[in-house]
Amino acid sequence: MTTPIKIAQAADYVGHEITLNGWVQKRIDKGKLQFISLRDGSGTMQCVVFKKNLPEEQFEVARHTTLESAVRITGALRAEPRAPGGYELDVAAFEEISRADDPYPLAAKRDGGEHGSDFLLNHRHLWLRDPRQAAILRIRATLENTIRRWLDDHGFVLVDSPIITPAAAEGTSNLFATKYFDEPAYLAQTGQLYSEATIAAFGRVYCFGPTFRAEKSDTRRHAMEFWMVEPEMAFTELDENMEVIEQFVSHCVQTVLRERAAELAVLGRDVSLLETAVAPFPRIHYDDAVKLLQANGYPDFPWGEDFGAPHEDAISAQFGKPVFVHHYPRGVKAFYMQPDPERPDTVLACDLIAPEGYGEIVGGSQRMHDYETLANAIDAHKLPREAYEWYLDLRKYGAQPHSGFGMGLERVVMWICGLSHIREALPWPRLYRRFYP
RNA sequence: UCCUGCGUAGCUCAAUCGGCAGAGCAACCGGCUGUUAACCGGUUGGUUCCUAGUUCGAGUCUAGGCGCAGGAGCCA
Repeated sequence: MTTPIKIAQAADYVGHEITLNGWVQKRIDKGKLQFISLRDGSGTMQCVVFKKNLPEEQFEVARHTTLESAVRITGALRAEPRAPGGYELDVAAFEEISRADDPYPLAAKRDGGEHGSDFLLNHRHLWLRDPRQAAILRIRATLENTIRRWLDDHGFVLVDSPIITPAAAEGTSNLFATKYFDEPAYLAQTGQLYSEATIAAFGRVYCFGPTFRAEKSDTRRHAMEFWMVEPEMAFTELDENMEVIEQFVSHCVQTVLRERAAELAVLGRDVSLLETAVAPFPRIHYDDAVKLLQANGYPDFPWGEDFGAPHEDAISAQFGKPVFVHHYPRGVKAFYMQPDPERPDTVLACDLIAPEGYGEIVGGSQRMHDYETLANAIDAHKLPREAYEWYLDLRKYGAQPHSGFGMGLERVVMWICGLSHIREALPWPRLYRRFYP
């Protein structure tokens, strides 16, 4: 045995004897010849086991090894055009480190069809080994890294916001309740209000972490625990907010396209549908969005209502790239959004709707910065004033027009990967009535 | 919470009018020195989601429950 290497480094070892540690992903038994596909996390290697090339008892172990057994294989590496990936290991020694029970629960495929989603989710701890799932999670990791790099490079400071919070931004019915010793507490559904405080220290900040919503939303677009990145910018109004959003989103998508082409190919994603996601994005006023809906299948859609999933799809279908809808009616948006002084029935808000029916991926707005306006809004929404004292306090000490937005990580992963359900966009999805394993 | 559909082998699904419980895949045994959705032969594998009812007889029909899926609603 030699020092183990990673499969991804194989090209540097052609002609040498190497050792690989990994898991048996596939085995084909041809009698005196065994093909074993070994997965080690960095790649897969076809290993060829000829009966005459290793001790009899090791050949028998190899011939009867089970799917997903952890094994150590030593042999000579050579280029082989017949092998997937172009390299192949001629096995000289085979050691079973841990034999996997059989049958492996996720082994059945091919003519029998795929597994159902219920079965797969109950075996999420094993399903994650699937090359398709691994590709999605690599794309997710690259996206998270790209998000941080872009914001860090554009003057944003990462300021982590708390997960345990004393009060709700929007009442408590859709929050997960817990205890902070003897006091009631809630899991955060946003870090935005805290970021509004720290912009006075840094000018531009962002938080990026898990958020929690106890909504009984049983749809393919909703998870109870999901990750959101929320940038916030001082001295920034709605138009500049949209400019930042479109630059940010374009960069994220194009970077993942460039850095994760292999994974997107594994997923069979049509990347031409993503290459068009380059700034600027079209912007339509809510008034015009309503007219657009009325002319495209929803003649009775009334001004003043929020869009449901079918309406978002109808709007995005008119554009080949993400589209902004801005100036929503005041009644459908959050209490802290700044009304448009020229159209007080609307707020300075913008949603970014992804193409292909992936729905809202970004929600942003300019925030109220006037003390009286905000205090009245809190009262009008019947929110407990005492819970927002610190938030109102910000309007006493150097208030200024400021804006920010939140981007749902999983929605973007779904869009980039072309997923039909959010359950594949998280490693451990927490869905309505499902949080195992 | 509502609407629709589904629940049969480890997995994906069949089972005609209410009449012997089936297939493919997986697993196991055997064969094969170029497979990569291998192939060929054989074997194993069942609380038909649960409870009650109708019937000579229920996977199939009825009622209730449980679970899952898709859609809607909810949703910064």
